[in-house]
Amino acid sequence: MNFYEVAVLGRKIAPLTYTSDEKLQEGRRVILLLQGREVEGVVLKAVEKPSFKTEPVQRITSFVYASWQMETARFIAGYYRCQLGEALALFHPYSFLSSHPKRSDLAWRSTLTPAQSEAADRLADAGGLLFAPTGSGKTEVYFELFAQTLKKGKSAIFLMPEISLTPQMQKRLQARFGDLAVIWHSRLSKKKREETLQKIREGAARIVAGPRSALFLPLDQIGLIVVDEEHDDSYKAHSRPRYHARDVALYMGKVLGAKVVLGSATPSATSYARQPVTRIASPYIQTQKRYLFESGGCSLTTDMLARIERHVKAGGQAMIFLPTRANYKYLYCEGCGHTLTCPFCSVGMSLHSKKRAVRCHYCGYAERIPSACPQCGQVMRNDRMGTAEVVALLEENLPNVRVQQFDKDTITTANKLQKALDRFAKKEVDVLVGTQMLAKGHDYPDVTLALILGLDYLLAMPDYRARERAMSLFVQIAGRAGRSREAEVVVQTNQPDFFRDFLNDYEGFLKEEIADREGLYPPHAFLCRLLFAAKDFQRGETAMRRVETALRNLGGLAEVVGAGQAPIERIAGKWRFHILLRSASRANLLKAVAAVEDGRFEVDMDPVDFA
DNA sequence: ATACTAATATCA
DNA sequence: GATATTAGTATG
Repeated sequence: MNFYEVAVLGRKIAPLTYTSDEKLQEGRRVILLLQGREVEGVVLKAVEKPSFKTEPVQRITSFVYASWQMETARFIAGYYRCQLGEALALFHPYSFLSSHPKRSDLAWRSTLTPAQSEAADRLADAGGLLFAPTGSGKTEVYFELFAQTLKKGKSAIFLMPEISLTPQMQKRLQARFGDLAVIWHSRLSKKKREETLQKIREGAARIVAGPRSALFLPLDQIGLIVVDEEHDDSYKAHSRPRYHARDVALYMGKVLGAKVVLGSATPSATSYARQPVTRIASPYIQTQKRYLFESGGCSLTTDMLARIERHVKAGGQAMIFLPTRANYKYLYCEGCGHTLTCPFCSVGMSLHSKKRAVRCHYCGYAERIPSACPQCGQVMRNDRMGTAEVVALLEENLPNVRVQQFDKDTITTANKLQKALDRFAKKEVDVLVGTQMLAKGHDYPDVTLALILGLDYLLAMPDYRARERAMSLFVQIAGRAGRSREAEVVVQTNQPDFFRDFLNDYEGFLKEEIADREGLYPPHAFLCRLLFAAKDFQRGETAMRRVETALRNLGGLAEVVGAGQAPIERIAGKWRFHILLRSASRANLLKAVAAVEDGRFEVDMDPVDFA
């Protein structure tokens, strides 16, 4: 009889010991009986007969996790603090039953500018950061790298942020690489999903494009990982395991001996500081772009309305960005000052006029719009305009202008994204009004006006990356305008100098930003956030204080930057507390966390979200 | 994670 | 006092 330590897939439990008549290799997927139910497990290693009683493995499957997957899962479990079974559940294993790669000997022609060609050569050799402005042909460079990878008989992973599963990129990939390129994402239908996995396992698909889950597929001979828009926060998983796909890609590159290329027009300070940088300058003389700075919070002025009308009449299109969804973020009473808040969360209820409801954006709780202040009966007022309100204002004031809302509320499926972008491309829509979503890689030549509203709300976020995020967004949205025609960019901010200083110098911004963070924040230091949540306020706080004390008694492994209530004090009826930890040494930070970890709080390594 | 058990709050 | 809800614990 053989004894094996087995990780239970997707469960927050330590590996368990099972028996088997057959000899089992590391990585073999098996079916187990746990508390009388069938669960999936992955064999870790053979062990001596233990003192406790053991159950036999129920069944042995034809699936196996490759050593690179086991090693990467071990890294994720260790660094992002989860059980190995939870990390392994991210991966799709290889199958014994699939046949082996067939070679195809097509030729993939790229036509590159000298600058692109030089960049491709450098990146093919050393990997690293491709720092290239919008319009400089980053995608061409990626495609050249893919072609080189295929020619070597290897395969490639092409990561993009969630929303940028743009139909455009899919078309371009398939035009160039045909059936060798496939799209992968979690919302594929079950049938399509099986079909795609099959193609990957057979080696018929050798370029896989998709969001962070595309990292974990059973590709053969991975030689290259491209992380497009590497600065994008959607690479950070927001639920357990809270891994950062860009950083996991870098780790995988080492394990696999594969090149990792990170690309962005507005790279993260961290990547800029840590990666070898390859720059491409703007290829042509930039089209003339005029910047207008306006003071104010987040509002649509008559001047802005007139400007939109003028541009549309002249055959141009416009994009309007603002950082708020719904019609308004807050409803408050002018009489008594009461703000309508969610009964379960410490956040305002957003006003959704069309749905005739106020809704909490954290837990989803909704109510009918109150006709009067629930405290004193006086009339309620609105604050912090959102996308839906801008759409309503445009429809009211500029009835001839065709408007499309572009945010999480309206773009709920890949299909709707496709349709919205198609209509804009065909010029059946004149104006897109959206949130962060707008910033992500949609290229249209006729956008001659970009309005960036409420930028100061982003700057004011309690987050060390607030400036970086605001600046990146500013550059990305401004970059959508003037791709082939003269354009105007209107920016609403009370800190125009901050943005003006770096209008055409993102690298200058990064240098200053990195210098400002010296000794405090990444890339100079590593951060970890411990998050506590409890129905009972006192219990939550006590748990947090106990861990805080333990950390302070650890003696200098990591600095407690702060400990207290989270900025959003309550979500879904639970009181939230957090501790922010800092260390110049990644290893020491991990040691500190491991020393106090007790499963009662969430660990968020390299956090991007501080709410 | 999830099933199960102990502890505690809720209610006629 | 019985039952519903919540917190705590072990899983092989």
